[in-house]
Amino acid sequence: MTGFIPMDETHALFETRRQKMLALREKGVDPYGQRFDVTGSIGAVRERFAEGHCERIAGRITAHRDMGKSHFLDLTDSTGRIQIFIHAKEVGPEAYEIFKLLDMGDFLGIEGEAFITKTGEPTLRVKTLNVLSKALRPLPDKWHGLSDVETRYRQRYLDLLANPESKTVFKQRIAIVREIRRFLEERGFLEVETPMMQPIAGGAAAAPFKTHHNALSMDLFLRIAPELYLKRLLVGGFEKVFELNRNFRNEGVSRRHNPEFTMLEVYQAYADFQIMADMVEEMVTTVAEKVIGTLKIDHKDSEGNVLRTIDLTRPWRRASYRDLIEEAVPGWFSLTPEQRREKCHAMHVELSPEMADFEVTQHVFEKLVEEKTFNPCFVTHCPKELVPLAKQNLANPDVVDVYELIINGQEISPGYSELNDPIVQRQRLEDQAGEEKQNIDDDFLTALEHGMPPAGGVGIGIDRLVMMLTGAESIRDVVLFPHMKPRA
RNA sequence: GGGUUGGUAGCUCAAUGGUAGAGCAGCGCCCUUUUAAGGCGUUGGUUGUGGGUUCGAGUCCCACCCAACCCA
Repeated sequence: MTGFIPMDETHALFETRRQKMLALREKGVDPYGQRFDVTGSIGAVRERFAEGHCERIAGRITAHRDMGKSHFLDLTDSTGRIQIFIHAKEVGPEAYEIFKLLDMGDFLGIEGEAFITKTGEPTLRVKTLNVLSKALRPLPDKWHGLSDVETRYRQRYLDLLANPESKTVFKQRIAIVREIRRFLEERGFLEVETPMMQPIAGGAAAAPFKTHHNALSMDLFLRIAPELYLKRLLVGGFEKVFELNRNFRNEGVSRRHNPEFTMLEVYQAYADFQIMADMVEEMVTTVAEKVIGTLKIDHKDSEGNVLRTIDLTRPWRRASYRDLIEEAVPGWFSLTPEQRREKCHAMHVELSPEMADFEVTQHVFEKLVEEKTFNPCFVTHCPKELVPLAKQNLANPDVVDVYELIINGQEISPGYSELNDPIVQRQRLEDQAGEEKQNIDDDFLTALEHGMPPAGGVGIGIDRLVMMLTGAESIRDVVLFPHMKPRA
């Protein structure tokens, strides 16, 4: 079912709980309580469990086993679950009346004495109980959980409560981001913050979101990349900088695209794309080992069968764009543009008629190389038309000194020897802009004209990196609150 | 944008065109050591929305909404 239209407030399940909430108030109990000082987290209490000790814990009621006058409940917090035992005679009639107004999902703080039940379960015998929060809506089924993907995305909090593996992925994402920051900071990179609202959305080719600044009476764009500002910092004397934050692109959503996504960009003065490739290789393997604990990442289907295992073991393959295409389609570069179109037809690679020849080649690359490359591969020396912000190769001016890192059939990270010639840069941006000259960031070009050191730069799409490392098949499984159309 | 599949109770799922059901949750009762506790009973539905075909539609047809997957 859709699961999203929430039950309305007259629904019996809601009304029953609301009445209990009101009954608590009538007894002088605030159903939305205050600070509750615990002696430890539930995990810690379990860890040091000793019969006879008194503990104060807080958490959600996640199970209730009713034995008549005695009750066993599970209390759960972020560190674990513990059983508590409530007996009518031991807590007294007043507390027992309050207890009867509780439901699964309510937050409870209790003080109790540790003991072990017959069945060997560490348990706290409740002495006093405090209502911390009354849940007016039921939580997902304790046994079947929450499987409806639409509800999992729209009401992520329910997914996090019901599906521990979902929570694990997000904790891994957090750890990945943390380890990336640590890795860069240990190497002397400074994390900077540059504008998310830009007068001209530069640094990539993508449709921007538009907004408006009232006081300044000007349109602004949410950034599609931080690149042009980070390069201004290279001009300004910052030599090793990075930014790890959100970009916005006003394009479709798909398994691999969310309109806002997290990007890492790193720039290092006096370096080149090869140095940056080395760094990315070291960074990703370091993060994988620390967070995932292995360099062999299993990707599974919905039934849990391993579809493929991505092997991150170093050294990663490096091969030129040209060589990889020749590998996939021998003789490709000796064909005429017409022959290439025919070849595509024969190979069932669909083309649109308006594609330029370099785009036909790029399409072949995407279909026959990128989508079939699962273990890491640095694709180097791409055609210059594809990359307007990188240095041309000294030996072959038709290609640029860049890599494109492919893992899991997706672009994970581009790396450049950054173009620092302001005259060439202006020309390349003008060629790319075509008629739309107003999209050229003159302030950036002015900055370049003051001198930018040669530099290596990389971008890493964090969402796709997390997908690759956690085995997620959809970006929505690694973004806490993915964009969805409103239900109503 | 196109194609395919799906949307039934709070959750997880059933239901040849012929009375909309089960388990869990809820509610009531029994039970003082349970572990998805158990037993007995019971409430709960505009079957995504709107039309149509039919004696009769959850089921067939059309349009729309939302989602997943594939394609562009």
